[in-house]
Amino acid sequence: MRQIAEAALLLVNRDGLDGLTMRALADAMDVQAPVIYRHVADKRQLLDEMADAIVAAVPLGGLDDEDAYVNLAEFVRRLRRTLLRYRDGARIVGGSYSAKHSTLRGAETLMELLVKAGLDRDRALWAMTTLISFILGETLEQQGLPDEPGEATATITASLGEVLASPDFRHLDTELMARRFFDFDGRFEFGLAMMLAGVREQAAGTGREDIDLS
Amino acid sequence: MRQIAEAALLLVNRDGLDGLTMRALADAMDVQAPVIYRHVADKRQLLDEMADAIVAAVPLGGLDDEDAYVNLAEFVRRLRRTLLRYRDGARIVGGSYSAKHSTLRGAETLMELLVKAGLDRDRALWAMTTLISFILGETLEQQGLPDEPGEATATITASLGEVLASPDFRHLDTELMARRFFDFDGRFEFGLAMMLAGVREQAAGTGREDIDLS
DNA sequence: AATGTATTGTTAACGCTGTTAATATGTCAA
DNA sequence: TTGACATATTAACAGCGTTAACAATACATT
Repeated sequence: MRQIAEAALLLVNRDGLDGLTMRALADAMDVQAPVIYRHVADKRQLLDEMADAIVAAVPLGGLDDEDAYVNLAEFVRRLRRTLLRYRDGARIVGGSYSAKHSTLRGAETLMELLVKAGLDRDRALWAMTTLISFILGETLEQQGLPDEPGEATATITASLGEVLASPDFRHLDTELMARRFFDFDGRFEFGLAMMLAGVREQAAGTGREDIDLS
Repeated sequence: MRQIAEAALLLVNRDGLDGLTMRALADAMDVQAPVIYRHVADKRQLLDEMADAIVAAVPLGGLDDEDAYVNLAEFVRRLRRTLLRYRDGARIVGGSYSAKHSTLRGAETLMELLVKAGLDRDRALWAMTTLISFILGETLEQQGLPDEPGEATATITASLGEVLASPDFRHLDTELMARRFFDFDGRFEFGLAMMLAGVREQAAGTGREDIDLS
């Protein structure tokens, strides 16, 4: 089962998620397609296993800085980096609604970091879903683009230009889009800073006193 | 073209996005499948048009409160509510990478609200993508659940229970999940508050150069 | 060593999908 | 009436996930 998921992830890394068909996977494993159904109920289950395998690859070590927010930010970055290392990783993980072991272990770690950052468990759970929506959304958009970023920048901003040329658009223009929209690392760090500000505010509302609010 | 997209949205509201096939759509329009290809290049283009039609349904009026953050929050809520009104709305909008007119008009509005909230355009763009990732992610998860929420709560938390029973999980348990995870309105308002805190911090920091993201 | 059982493989096929080619039908201008 | 053009239809293709029916292999027990 896990071997099949690993083989599937390899295939996806080569051909993309749309290239993952049961027949292609069987081919890559030097076997006929129906054999897969001996170990996997259906494709959904296979994708769920792949999703959990990806999340299992997020490193959990370290994260013991004295500043809880440093650890929190580090873990969020690790999750993103892991998703980015797998082609279509965000689509695979985001498309899975099963909660297997590694996924829950990751969630537990994130909860722990949020509690250490000053949230009670109720708030930590909601902060977690907010963070995960953010991480998945940003990674999804980044991975949805063609392989070479330069190409995407050119094509997309060109087609945008026709619409944005209208004087109705006073805050959006192609120059801004080309310069900032495709800077995914920048976008992510900015969004992360926003989320951490939100966590800090919620932590302050909880009534802890060891958080510097200056 | 737009009529076809409207018919497709009606069909999706009845049968879900997975029930949207070219043949089923043709049936609903009392016509044979190939006719659709006279007006639409392929299914991707149809989905793009549907996505834009959904975003076009977001009301833009009002939003003139004296407090910029009230308007910002109101617009974000309207976007969510509109996505929720269409079955699988988040999947349709999130899966579309074309930027048609209504989508850009919505983005322009959001940019304007963020600038009024105190961000420069560079930061407003990144705050916008962060907000949209959050909205789409939360709505996607909500709409991905079965129709009757009670059923989902029971089934999912039950299967979670087996794993979460382990003493390794000190911050997650089924009681917490059942009580908070499926409260999507609560989740959204909490996340929104987090995001607004982030916007406020960024607005206060505008003009400063010492924002350390590392 | 021989036999029975469970596992792992194969081939063929079903119903469904998006999409295209070839062809017919209808609508309106000259 | 005749032509031209848009719109409809039927038939079919390749590919998808999946299942049924059957063959080969591995392995524990007698």
